Amino acid sequence: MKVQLRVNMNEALFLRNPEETDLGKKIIKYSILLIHKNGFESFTFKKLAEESGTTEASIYRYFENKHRLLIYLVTWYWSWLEYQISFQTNNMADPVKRLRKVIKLLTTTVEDDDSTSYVNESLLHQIVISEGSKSFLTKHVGEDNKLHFFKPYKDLCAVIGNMILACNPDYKYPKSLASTIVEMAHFQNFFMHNLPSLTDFGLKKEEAEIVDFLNDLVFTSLNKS
Amino acid sequence: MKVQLRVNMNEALFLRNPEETDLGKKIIKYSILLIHKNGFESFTFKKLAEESGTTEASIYRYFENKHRLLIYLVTWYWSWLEYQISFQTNNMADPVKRLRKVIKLLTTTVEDDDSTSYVNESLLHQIVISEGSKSFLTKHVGEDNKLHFFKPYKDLCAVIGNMILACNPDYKYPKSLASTIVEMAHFQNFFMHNLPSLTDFGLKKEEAEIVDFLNDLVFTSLNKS
DNA sequence: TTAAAATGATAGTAAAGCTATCGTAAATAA
DNA sequence: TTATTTACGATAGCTTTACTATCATTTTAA
Repeated sequence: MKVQLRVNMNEALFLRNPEETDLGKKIIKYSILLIHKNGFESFTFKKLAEESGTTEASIYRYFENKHRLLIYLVTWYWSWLEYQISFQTNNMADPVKRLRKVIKLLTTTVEDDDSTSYVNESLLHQIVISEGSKSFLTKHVGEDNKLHFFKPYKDLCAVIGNMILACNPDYKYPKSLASTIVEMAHFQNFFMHNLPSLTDFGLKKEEAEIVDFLNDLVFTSLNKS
Repeated sequence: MKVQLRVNMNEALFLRNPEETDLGKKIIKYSILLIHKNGFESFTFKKLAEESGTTEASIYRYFENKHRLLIYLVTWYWSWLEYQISFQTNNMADPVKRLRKVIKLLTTTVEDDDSTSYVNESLLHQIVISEGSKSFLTKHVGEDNKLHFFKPYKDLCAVIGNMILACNPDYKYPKSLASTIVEMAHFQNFFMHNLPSLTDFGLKKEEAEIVDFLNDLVFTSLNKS
């Protein structure tokens, strides 16, 4: 059985839906490759056009600017991850086990998923680590938020926040702890690889250590009487 | 008694030391005002030149590019904050009280400090919240790190990591917890003001609540038997 | 006071970040 | 089928950004 996974994206993010055309899928595919390779700062629509065998003008027919495209990629990832979480924690009765699973999914390198042909989730995961924060750390975060660009991120955090409450209904900061887990799953990964003295994982550089740290952080907070 | 505070900056960050000339101080002063007002993305040396009554060319004599200037500002802040911490926790015997003080200093809005005339610490604090991560979230973080640009940040985290060990010598993740505290002091602040559903502080929007959250997070982790 | 250093004034270049137009091919509707 | 949208490619052009270079003038230091 082959199932095709399709992520429902906010229509305000694009001018023309990239999922619906070959060119659109190429734009997504090569934007992931290019941003992963050279970083978001040096990424331009001109380079993307060359790489994907089209013209700058054509890309502007899909996305207003490169920042919108970044938000598109990042929120695609959050939506996809929330789906992965709901799929993989389905039928898990124990809320603690569910939360442990979530921490592992957030932290661990994802394998490329064949059910989404033009998106390389593994590269996208690394992009979200390095560039994800830039999607909201702007002066126009308020307007972008009004357009609901960050809904997938907020939804994911809300899901995690509810799992936290399922573990301990009396815990006072479920939302803040949820966003802390998500951000730290990525920041500790970035630090481990680039500024290792900011972590305790400089020697082995294994994601499993980040998982241990986050598990310790979260469950000591939730288990106190 | 009036003391002038001077932060020792990494010489590789600038071409000409901005602390040593009137123009240099103006560049720092107005770059803080401009970045705070319009954000780092729309900040240019041309606008800065107009604002500070000089020319683009003159600013390029001080800083290679705007990213170096951002790192200058952010690391200046980290150095200043580490000094504030050492000053304000001096003579505190109880390591728990010291760490609480640090969390408060990290999280709470700073007042403008008269002993550094051309730097508005309060505005700079907000810049570090919104733009600070961009100083290292780049493709050239490795080279920048080799030039020791992030030493003040690492030093600060190391100090906090040692305070964590002073509270509990057996705690396994002092460095990661330190960087988590620092990052979350800022991210929870940004979220509270811009994406409040990611926090538990959306109603009152008070920094004191972030302090409570971080204290809870840190000290339950450190107090477990 | 004289030389050196810092700044201002001005010019210029390549690239980034767009917008506009036109022709054609392919998809779609009448 | 024919007519007509629609999508895309090709090309041009415009403003801003991110620099570099040159030379005159002012300030500072020896």
